[in-house]
Amino acid sequence: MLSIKQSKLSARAKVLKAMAHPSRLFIIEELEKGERCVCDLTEMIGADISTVSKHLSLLKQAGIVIDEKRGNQVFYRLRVPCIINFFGCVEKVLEL
Amino acid sequence: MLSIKQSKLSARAKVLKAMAHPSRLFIIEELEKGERCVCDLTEMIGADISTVSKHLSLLKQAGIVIDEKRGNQVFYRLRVPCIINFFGCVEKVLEL
DNA sequence: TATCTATTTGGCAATATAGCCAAATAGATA
DNA sequence: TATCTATTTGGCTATATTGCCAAATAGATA
Repeated sequence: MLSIKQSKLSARAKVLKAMAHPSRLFIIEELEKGERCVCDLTEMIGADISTVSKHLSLLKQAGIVIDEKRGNQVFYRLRVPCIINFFGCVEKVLEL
Repeated sequence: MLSIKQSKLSARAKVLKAMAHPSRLFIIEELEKGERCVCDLTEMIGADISTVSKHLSLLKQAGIVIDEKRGNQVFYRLRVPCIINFFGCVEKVLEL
């Protein structure tokens, strides 16, 4: 009852928390266009590769992205492709 | 160019961050039904009233809610009423 | 005015997050 | 095999967040 509601809210909060960082939002937007390797994302973001790797593993942990190793590169892509609609409401908050 | 993109991402991240907490998601869901005073929300959440008040001021700061004082109570309501749709995508992340 | 209720604010301790460097791991290639 | 590239992990420090208590503020009422 209350605890079911509570755990649902916690689960949602975790997803939002995982998204709530500029670099991670950038990654999500970039992955909307298609899969990207860590090195490409790192170059675009301009942070240390270890930092980007940790952002990616956090997104993976949250169920937002999945990874696939090919050769010595790891490619990430979105696990759920509905992020574009997702931001209509966030934008409304920012516009008013 | 890059900095415009960057500041847009930061703005979005702030909104998401403000939402990314179970109690604050509960508040948002509750306010979808209509305005609520701090004392009612506090009772429903079961935390200290100062804690709830801080959650509310954080949501206000983020532009998600607005407040109105009437008598000695303060009523909060959503500033943007599109939160219901907002979670379709989050749910997808959680379902798969 | 004194006091009661509702709310906010300040301050603190515990915990979580961010980002860097260095080291470890893994696949590719000389 | 030795080495190069790509990535992850461990560890550290700085900073941010959370939630409580106590105190301050403000309106309502005795």
